[in-house]
Amino acid sequence: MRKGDETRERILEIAEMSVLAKGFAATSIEEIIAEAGITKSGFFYHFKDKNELAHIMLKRYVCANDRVFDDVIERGHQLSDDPLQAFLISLKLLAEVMSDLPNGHPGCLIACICYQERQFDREVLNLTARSVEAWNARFRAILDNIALEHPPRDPIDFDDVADMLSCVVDGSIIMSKALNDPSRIERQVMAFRSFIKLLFSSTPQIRVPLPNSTGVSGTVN
Amino acid sequence: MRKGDETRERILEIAEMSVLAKGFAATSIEEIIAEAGITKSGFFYHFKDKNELAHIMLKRYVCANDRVFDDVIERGHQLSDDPLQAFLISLKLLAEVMSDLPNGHPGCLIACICYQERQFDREVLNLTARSVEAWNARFRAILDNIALEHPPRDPIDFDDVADMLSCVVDGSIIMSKALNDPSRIERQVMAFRSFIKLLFSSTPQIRVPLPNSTGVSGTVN
DNA sequence: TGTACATCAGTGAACGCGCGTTCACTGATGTAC
DNA sequence: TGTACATCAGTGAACGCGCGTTCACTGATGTAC
Repeated sequence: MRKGDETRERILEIAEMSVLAKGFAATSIEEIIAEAGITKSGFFYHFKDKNELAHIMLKRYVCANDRVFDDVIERGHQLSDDPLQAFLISLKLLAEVMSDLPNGHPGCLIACICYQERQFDREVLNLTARSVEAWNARFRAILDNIALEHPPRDPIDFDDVADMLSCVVDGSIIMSKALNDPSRIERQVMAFRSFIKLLFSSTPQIRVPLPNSTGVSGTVN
Repeated sequence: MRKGDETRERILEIAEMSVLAKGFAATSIEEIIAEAGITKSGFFYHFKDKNELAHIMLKRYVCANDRVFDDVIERGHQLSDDPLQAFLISLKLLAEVMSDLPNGHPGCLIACICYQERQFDREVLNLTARSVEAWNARFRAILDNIALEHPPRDPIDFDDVADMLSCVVDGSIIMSKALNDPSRIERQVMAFRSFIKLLFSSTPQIRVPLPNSTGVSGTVN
């Protein structure tokens, strides 16, 4: 890693935090460089304009987010061969990831951009759309897989169930910000998990083992 | 209604649309007055500064939103004496309200403010928090009422189920914006309705009558 | 009914500040021969 | 090993534009007597 890459990464991190807290227009370059400890020209050495900052910031965010989802889903599969159990474990892990953030969840950049869409060009808006579609498709595939072994108890469209995970996460991030209570996100992910349990579990009140009882807990990495 | 009230209302409406589409900082007074057809001084006759515009805009939004929820809940109760049936009807009506908006849902001002919190003063942030709390408490009361007659099939905390409605609505508004597909909101409200059905219905696969079969349909006002 | 005054709903011009962007320049490090 | 040149990672000063805000003023309507 070159010296410039480190500065660039610092700018992107500061910018993301600021955009999530104040919005894109209210995030001034002046403020970013003050926190990054460089001059304004230093900023324009790394990014040709504010728009390019938005592009690169978003790509970076989508990658990081994909890694989080990849990680919890993969760990779910490592801990159970049953697709339903694996997904329930993944959701529990996702809830833990959300609650482990020290200062609460900083926010979803996709959601943030959607509420300021008129400020961004088509390339940025396309990237947000494609990233949401990719997540939805991935969750949908997991549900299809579960249904092969566990017939659903309600004729609901799986596309809607898949969408619901993103909706619950994005919505609970907003609620956690509105009420200044980070725990709402974790609890909502667990509520969605209850929905999945109810939808696919074959007997009423079945005891689905929690990850805790399989050796997975909050202390696991 | 005085002449000034009409202008004031027009300013607020234009401002709300603009804030939901571009964010607060990117919404210039210049642009608002151009659309409203008055001069800048005319704006400052109605609002002492941009901050006061935010306050009044938010109060107006919260009132309008409360009326929508009041309305669907009341109409649900008019159509069934059973609290579960009444709530399922209300959710169906809410889904219809969401899908009847001509240009898609313009967005939730609470969510919008949460993603630009650093731009607003404590009074605005307190109002957003109190309004979210009020909605959650109201849904929670409905669930308690349902549980008196329909024991839940999962020991999930009702606070979380109540929160989930707002989360699903806010999250699906974001998704509808990201994918430019207004129907996502309606479908997510109906997915939440499936969750409520699964949670409280006593026999598996019970046929809960849709509002359609009680004479309520998309053509009803 | 007329007159005086007050309030309403704005207009028009000017202000200063901060913002994004540009441009010429620079010291440190890397590479070719 | 020394020298020349190129690239990297910035600095510093200046720019003009748009924004929120202020201020003195105004025509129309309402109200008191």
